[in-house]
Amino acid sequence: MVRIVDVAKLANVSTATVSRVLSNSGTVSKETTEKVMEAIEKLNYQPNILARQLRKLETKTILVVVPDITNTFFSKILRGIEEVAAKNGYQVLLGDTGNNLEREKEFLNILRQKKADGLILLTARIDQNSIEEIANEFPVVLACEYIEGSQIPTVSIDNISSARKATEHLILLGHKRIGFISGPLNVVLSRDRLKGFHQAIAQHGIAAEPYLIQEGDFSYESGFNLMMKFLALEQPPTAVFAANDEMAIGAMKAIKSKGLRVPDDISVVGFDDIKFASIVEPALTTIAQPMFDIGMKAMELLLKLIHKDPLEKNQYILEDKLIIRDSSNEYKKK
Amino acid sequence: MVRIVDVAKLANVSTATVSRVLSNSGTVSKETTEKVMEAIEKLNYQPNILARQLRKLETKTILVVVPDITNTFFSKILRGIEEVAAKNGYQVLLGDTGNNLEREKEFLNILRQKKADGLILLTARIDQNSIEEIANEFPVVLACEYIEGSQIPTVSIDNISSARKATEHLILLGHKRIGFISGPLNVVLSRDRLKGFHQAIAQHGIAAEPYLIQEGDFSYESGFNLMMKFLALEQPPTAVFAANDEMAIGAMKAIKSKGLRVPDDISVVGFDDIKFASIVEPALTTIAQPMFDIGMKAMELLLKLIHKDPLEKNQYILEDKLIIRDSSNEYKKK
DNA sequence: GTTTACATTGTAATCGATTACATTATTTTT
DNA sequence: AAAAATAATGTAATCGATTACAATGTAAAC
Repeated sequence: MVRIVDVAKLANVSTATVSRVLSNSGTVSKETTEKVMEAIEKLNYQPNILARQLRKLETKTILVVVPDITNTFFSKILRGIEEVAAKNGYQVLLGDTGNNLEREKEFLNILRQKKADGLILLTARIDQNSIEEIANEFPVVLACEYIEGSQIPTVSIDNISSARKATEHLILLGHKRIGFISGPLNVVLSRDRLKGFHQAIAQHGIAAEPYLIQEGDFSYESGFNLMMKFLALEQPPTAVFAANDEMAIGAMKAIKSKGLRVPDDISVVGFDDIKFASIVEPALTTIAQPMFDIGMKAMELLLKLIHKDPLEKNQYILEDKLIIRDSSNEYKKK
Repeated sequence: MVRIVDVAKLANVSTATVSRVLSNSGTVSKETTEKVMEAIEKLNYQPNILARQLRKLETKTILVVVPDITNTFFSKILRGIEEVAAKNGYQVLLGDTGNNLEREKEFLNILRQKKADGLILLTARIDQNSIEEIANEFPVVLACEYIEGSQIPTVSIDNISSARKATEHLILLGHKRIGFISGPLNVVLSRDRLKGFHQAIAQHGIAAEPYLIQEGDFSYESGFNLMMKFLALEQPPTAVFAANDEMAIGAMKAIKSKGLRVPDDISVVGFDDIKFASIVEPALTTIAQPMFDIGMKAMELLLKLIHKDPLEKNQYILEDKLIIRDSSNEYKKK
């Protein structure tokens, strides 16, 4: 392990001068700089980052807490985060909770122990107090989820208007009996999507039948099972809006397993536009979220927090988009 | 920021005693331990990990270099890695290369600068010298890919026999004209899957027609495009084996877009058993890799390397499995 | 030539936790 | 009671890079 003191000896200068050369301080003569650079190259010197981190009290590392790394929705956001992080000399510590609340809480200690300079939360399922507390002390950005009434910088889409838009799409296709498969209702974005659904049907004078609203857990399996439940009704819905694509794909599978056709018998709309939304058959109508952009924006905001630059605002709402594919079609009276 | 010196003052002991209490050294009296724990709790003390890392020259962090975090094959392996890491008090630094060789090389500096204690490579596409060099100096484990002739600890499946098995499955279904869509041939596992394909057809006295072997890039799009190419032949293959599921799904899409049926007109077999393999229609026949187990094993090996424990061997070949679903069927003469 | 201003470099402290070795306290053995 | 052994705790060095302030060198102004 070559240390800075070895370089200084070879170059016949002090360690401070070597450090100044490395940091381009602008206070070292050209001649001395060249001498030092030669020594660095000759010894193949790499600074010990641990020492630098302690001296500067800065790690150039950020923590990203993710509920499920195998869900491509989150991994695409992570890709956006990584892009901006790498451009700014930062590394990303992965905090994959596997939807485990205890693990989520433990990850917060990484900040308290100074092992990361900031945090991006892609999940905010632990109690609000814990999050607000950590955000009061450390740079924290929320992506996708948000906390009501909080000042924590947040990047997301407007889940209410998105869900309203998706539901209106079905209503404009003539559907009057629309089922909604929500995400877990302890998650604020699930509640927003439900709210958007309610708004749309209320605006069009459609009654909200409680049995046409079921709570899923964002998984393919819950979509399948809840669609089976809808199909067991005397009058199944003629269209279904699911709060994410995996559940929508599960719903389509259930419909087809009953010998019914999508969209001819039942239209289906999802949310997120994951990769397989366009591959499944029929291709899924869905709300597209700009995942990569969400990740990038979140990292940009976090860098500002870390550097104590002022933020123009706390809430960044990016544009979503209704992508109409083959899974939704006009209601046909039978 | 509460420091250890503050705790020591409050507890009226030295900082060494506080440190011993924290590390359960077994050399502190019960009475003193309690006094110290009270002070720690009262001050809500959290050790500064940066100082500990420098003193101990250890980060309890490992780097995982991944070619594409949005591919669920890799994110599942990462899940297995994270599981074992967390259990052993380690954190995972994400090295997502986005298939960029330059970025892959840059990530290796993280080891040289001591920012991580070891490395798991899920991609070995940069030159062999760089990898061997880093593995000579630092704990490195390869997962999925391997380097011919190298002693670097490796976890994977036997890609040759897996591919032979998949190809034999099609042969036993009566197919004589089998197309193969390989991965990028600069990647050793792609060459192995090609080798397995060759072995199977040779063993059954089937000629290897060059135009029935095409090189893809593991993406859905390349699967689609190369299947279109096969379909443009005077005599298209009656079955296709693709070197991963995404390409197989693309191939199925191409077949269907031409008004042909899977498997009635053309059988398709994939590789990996990603989540959507069982969801697409028809459900894909594929080789299942134990991704989670690969990740876990890789991390277990890396921990042994880090702790300088002896390894029983360098090569760990885990079991794969042929999963027969609906995309492959008997050849029907026309 | 002397003084002042600026550029360049060096010295030693700093960061906060850990631990080798020394010192002190307590227990056991003779 | 004294000596030996063991337990418990403290002091100060260590880890390796950075940087505040001091010291030295050089150029410009008088």
